[in-house]
Amino acid sequence: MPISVRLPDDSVRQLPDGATGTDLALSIGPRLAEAALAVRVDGKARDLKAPVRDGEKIAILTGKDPEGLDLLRHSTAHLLAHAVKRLYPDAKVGIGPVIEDGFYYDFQVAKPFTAEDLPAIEAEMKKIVAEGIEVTREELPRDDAAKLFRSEGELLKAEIVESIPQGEIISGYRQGDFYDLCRGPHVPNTSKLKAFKLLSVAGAYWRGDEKNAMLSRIYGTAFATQKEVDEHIQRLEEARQRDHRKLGRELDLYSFHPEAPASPFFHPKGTIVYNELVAYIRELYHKYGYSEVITPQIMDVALWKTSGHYENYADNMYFTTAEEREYAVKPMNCPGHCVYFATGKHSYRDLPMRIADFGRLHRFERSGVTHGLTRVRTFCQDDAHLFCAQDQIKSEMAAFLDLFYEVYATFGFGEIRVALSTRPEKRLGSDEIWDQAEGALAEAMTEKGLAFTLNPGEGAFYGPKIEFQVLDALKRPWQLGTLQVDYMLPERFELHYTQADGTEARPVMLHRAILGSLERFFGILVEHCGGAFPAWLAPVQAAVLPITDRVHPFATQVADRLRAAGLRPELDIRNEKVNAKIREAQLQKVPYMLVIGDREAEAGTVSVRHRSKGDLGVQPLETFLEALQAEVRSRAH
RNA sequence: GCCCACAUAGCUCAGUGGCAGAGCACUUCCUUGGUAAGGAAGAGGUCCCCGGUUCAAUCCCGGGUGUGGGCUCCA
Repeated sequence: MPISVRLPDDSVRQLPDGATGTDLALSIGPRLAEAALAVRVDGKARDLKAPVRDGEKIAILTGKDPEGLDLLRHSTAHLLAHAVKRLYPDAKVGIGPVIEDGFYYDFQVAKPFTAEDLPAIEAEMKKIVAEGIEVTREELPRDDAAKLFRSEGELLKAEIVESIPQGEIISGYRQGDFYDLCRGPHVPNTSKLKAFKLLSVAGAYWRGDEKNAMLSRIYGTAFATQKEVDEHIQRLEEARQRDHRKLGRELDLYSFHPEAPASPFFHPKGTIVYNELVAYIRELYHKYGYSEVITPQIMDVALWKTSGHYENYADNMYFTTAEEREYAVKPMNCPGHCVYFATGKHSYRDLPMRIADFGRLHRFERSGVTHGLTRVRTFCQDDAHLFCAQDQIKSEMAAFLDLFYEVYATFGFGEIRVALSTRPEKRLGSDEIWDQAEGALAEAMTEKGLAFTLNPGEGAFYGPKIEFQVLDALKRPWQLGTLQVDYMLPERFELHYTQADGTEARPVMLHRAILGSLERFFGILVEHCGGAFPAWLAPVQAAVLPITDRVHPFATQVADRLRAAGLRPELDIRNEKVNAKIREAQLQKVPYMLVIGDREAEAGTVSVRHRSKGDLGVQPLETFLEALQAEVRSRAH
C-alpha cells in the first residue's frame, strides 16, 4: 500500500509503505539525497532515517537551511566528543550545544585541553568522517539511561538524565562506539560532516555555576561547505583587524599600563574624540532641558550606607581612610545627586529636574573580567538623573527615547537591541513597588511602538531597567544606553517635593545614560567605524602635505588658516616623498589630505584627497574650508 | 575569582642553557618629489617581577603581576 506525502511546493509524491526521509530525498534526486541532513515535518525536525507517514507535509533540510545548519553543527559537536573519547578514553562528556556561528563541547579531563591538542582532535574527527559511521537513534526509559551513563562513569550525563522527570523516554544517538544523550535529530552518517574547524579552548563551569567543577571547553564551527568555513575564518580575522585595542595603539588613541590595570590612558588624539563626544551630548542636554552638575569623587561611607551601595555593592567599590574617617570613591553619581536634590526645597513646578553629571567613576572589577575599553575600572558616563512625579515617568521616558535615537542615528548604529530587565533576587523594596516600576517601563515602550525582549531577574537591585545593546566587531553584545526606574533612592534619602495641594510627595528617580560608559562607547565606536572616524570626531581632520620645502611657508599658512577656523589640521613637513606622506595619512585614517606643490602655492589652492573617495581635485582653500566646516557642523557619518 | 595561553627594542614578532635578533618606527645625512613606502648610516634592551635549579638562566622549575580567549560576575 503506497503512501503519499506533500512537499513544500505542494507537489505530492508517492512512496512505498515504510519509506524513510532518505528514500524521499532519493526519489527527488541524488544530489538532494547527498545534501539532505534531516526532514522537517509540521515545523519539527526529524531524522532522515525515521519512516515518513501517509499525508505528511515534509521539507528536506540541508546545510542551506538555518535549521539544517544548526543540526550540522550539533552533529559536529557529537563528532568532536566522539573523537575526544577515542583519543582520551578517560575524558567525561558534559554538554555540547550549538551557539551562534558554531558549537562547543565541555569535557571533564584530568589535564585541560590546550590549543596544541586541537589539530590531533580535528584529525581524528576527519578520520571518523572518512569511516562513514552510521548515526542511529535509540530510545530508552529515563532510569535505564541514568543507569547506563552511571555504569560508564559518565556522571555528568547521568546528572542531566536524572534531572529529567522519572518515567520519561530518553533519546540518545549512537555512532559506532560512541553514545550520547541527545534530543536530536542528527545527520544519518558521519560522512555528512564535511566542513568544520576547531577554534579555541576555554575553561567553563559545569552548568555555568561558579561553585561547580571547571570543565575544559572546545569551541568550533561548522558549515555545509569548506568555502563557508573559510569565509567565516576570514570574517573572524577581519574582526580582529578592527579590534579597538589594536586600533587604539595604531592610531595613538589610548594605552594601558600595568601601573593602573584596566584603566585607560587617553592620548591627545583619543582625548580629542572623547571630548567631542562629551561636547555633543552637552549640546543635546541644552536642547532637551538638562542641567549639569559637578559632584565629589570621594564621599563619606555614611552616604553609601544611606544609598544602600555599601550593603549591596561594596565588593565593587574602592575605599580610603583619612583622619580616621572612612570614605568611598564614587562608583555612581546617583547618591551625590540625591544630596544635591535635598539641598533645596522643591515644588511640583520644579519637576522634572534633569540633572546630568560627567563625573569620573571607579568600580573594582574582578581581574579576569576586564576587557580593553569595554570593561574598565575607571570611566565616566553621560549620566543623568531625572527627578519627576509618578505621572511624569511616561513622558520622560518618551523624551529620552527621542534623545536616544537621535544620538544613535548620528553614529549610524543600525542594530540596537532593547531589553527590559526585571527584578533580581537580591533587591530592595516590596513586590508592589516592583510591579509598578516594571509596568511603567513596559507600557511606555509599548506606546512608543518599540519591540523589546525580557531579561527576567537581570534588573538593578533598586529597580527594573531598560538596556540598549549594540554588537562589537566580534558580534559580542555590549550594553551602552540604559534607563532605570528607581523608587528606592528617593525613599532612602527621604527626598520630597511640595504638590499643588500643599502636601509633600516622594519624587521618582530615573537613572539614564545614552552612550553609557564613554570608554565603552569609544571602544565600540572605534570598531564600528574601523578607526575611520567621521570628520567631526577625527583627531586630525585634514593632513597638510607639502611636496617640496619650497612650499612649506604656504602649507604652514594653510594649516594656520584651518586651525583659526576651528578645524584640526596636521602639517607634515617631514623630509619624505608625498607618496609616503599620503600613505601615512591613509593609515592614520585622516579624512582629508591636502597635497600642496608649487602650483597650489602659486594659486592659493589645495589639491584635496579623501581617505575613501580618493583624489577630489584642486579647490580654492576657502572652498575646502567651508565644505569641511559644514561637514563637521552637521556631524555627518 | 576560576581554567588555559602569552609577556624579548616604541610597534609586529623571530630566537637560544654560554656575546640579544629582524622588519617597521626613531635620529642624522643625501635626495626636493605630484596622490599608498626614495637611499644610506646610526641609535635603541631590567628578554615583565621575585625566588629556585645550574659552573652558567631571557630560555628549565615555583610564585607574583599584567594582557588575551573563555567561564562566573557586571547598577
